[in-house]
Amino acid sequence: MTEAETRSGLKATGEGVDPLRLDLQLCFALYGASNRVTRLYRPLLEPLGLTYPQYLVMLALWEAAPRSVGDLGQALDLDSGTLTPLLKRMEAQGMVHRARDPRDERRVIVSLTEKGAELRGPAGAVPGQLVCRLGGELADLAALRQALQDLNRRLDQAENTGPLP
Amino acid sequence: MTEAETRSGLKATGEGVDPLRLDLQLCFALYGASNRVTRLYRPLLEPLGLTYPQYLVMLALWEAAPRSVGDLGQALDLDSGTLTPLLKRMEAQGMVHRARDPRDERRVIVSLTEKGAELRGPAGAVPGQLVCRLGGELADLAALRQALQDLNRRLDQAENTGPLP
DNA sequence: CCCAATTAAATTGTACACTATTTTTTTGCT
DNA sequence: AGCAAAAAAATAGTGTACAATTTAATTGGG
Repeated sequence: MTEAETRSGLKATGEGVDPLRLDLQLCFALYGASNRVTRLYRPLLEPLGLTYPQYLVMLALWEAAPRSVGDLGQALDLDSGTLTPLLKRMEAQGMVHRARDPRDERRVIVSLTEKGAELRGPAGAVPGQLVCRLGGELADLAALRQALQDLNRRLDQAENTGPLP
Repeated sequence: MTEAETRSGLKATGEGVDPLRLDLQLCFALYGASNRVTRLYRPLLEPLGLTYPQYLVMLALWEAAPRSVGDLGQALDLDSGTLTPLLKRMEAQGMVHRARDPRDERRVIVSLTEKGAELRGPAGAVPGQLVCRLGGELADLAALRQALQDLNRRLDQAENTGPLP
């Protein structure tokens, strides 16, 4: 019997653990971790003029630019309803440029401005600063990342499988 | 040398792995997992008339109610700026009731309505439905949850430690 | 007892996320 | 060629998150 089961006393009575307990929900641990990490990044990104989702867009663009809105959406798992206004704000800040693809006028190509490209230098220090504040073993963090990437693969499958019975 | 290092070719040249690679970011894996899980819950919670954050509020209230807005905020790691409008919407849906504490008029006490309390029955099936769609070993999911809870504890410390050098 | 400091929610304003719909362009098929 | 279907962004509308400020109530020291 686990500590949680001892506290709830449910297993002892044969009813099993309450499936709705907040501290047993993987989803809640994920939700809280994501919110906390975003909060922790905020003060590090503010000097760069980026929000956390904007920082992710920049990571994607520093790896490959120019690229289309749809391509960015696939890389970041975000749709145009999220990306379009976000990219407009980034364009207003002078980080990126947006233009229709002359080869296919449906597409919008996002490219880095000089300012956006130059931001890569100072941004290189951000991951280190975060790990420094977080502490702990690098190997543990890498293992957790791997486990989450595996989960993401399964979540993508579940999303496309649709409702079973 | 890892596969990623082979692809980037950076370690071979003595520069180390690019710290800004999107697929090496723990934060991005977390962000994506949280978004995906919320999307997966949506169709399961819609028949109950709940959004995902509202479902978390209900989990907290089914464990202990009535309780104050601040107490809910501590349990869920959310502030009044998020909770106040969310609770107002839930009150409009007839799920909860809000009232000033007569003992301390600064506080607002949130309690379950009959409708809200009765929702616990059908909600009991939700975690099982989700795990069913997700597949995989229960023990693996529990281990991941534990790792995330450990991370959350470290993130809470980092948040309160403030900026080191 | 009184008032400055503290505490608890609410409010204000900005920025995501996502569903559903719309607009524009391109493809494919006949 | 001509047009229906598909594809890609943009738009519209709802619901979070959060920092910063405001409002109202309580506390504690002098």
